[in-house]
Amino acid sequence: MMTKKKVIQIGIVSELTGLTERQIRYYEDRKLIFPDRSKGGVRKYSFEDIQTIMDIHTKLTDGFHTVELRRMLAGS
Amino acid sequence: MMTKKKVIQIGIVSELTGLTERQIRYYEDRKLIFPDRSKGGVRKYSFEDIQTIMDIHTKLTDGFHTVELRRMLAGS
DNA sequence: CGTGTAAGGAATTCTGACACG
DNA sequence: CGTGTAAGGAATTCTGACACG
Repeated sequence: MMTKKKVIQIGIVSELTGLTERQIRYYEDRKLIFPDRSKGGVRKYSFEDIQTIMDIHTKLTDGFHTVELRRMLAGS
Repeated sequence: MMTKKKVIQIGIVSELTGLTERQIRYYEDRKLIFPDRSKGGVRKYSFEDIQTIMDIHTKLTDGFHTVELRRMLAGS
């Protein structure tokens, strides 16, 4: 469904989540999110990705590390 | 709801609708769609806008003019 | 009228790196 | 480890205009 369509760029994801672009890109580096890319290389996120990003940040605030989150996300 | 969140840029709207950016901007010029703008002036569309844009193009193909479409859209 | 295009500038995003702790 | 930042380049978007019919 539509919530999985990756059509939102990082600037808006940053606004919607309140996180910095740096944080969002880092979560991808840690294999926690997988945005699409335009032909030019620009990242495209879905509303579902945005939800995941917010969950990730919450978990990090709770003290978890990205490696642990990767396992948690795998089992959902 | 989410379908009204204006978070999609014109390039993606163009891909999703198959229309050119020129056409999409023209529909705005004709007061048929009302995208938001980023601080820098970049247009942001919602999924609802995308649907409207496709409807507009269909109507234009059917022979209607933008002025008539403005009235039609007003009554919906 | 609705759309194509070339033009120049501005906003946005990208990567790799150094920094901190 | 997770995040901030300055750096330079590349991709994307913007506006106003000329063109066609």
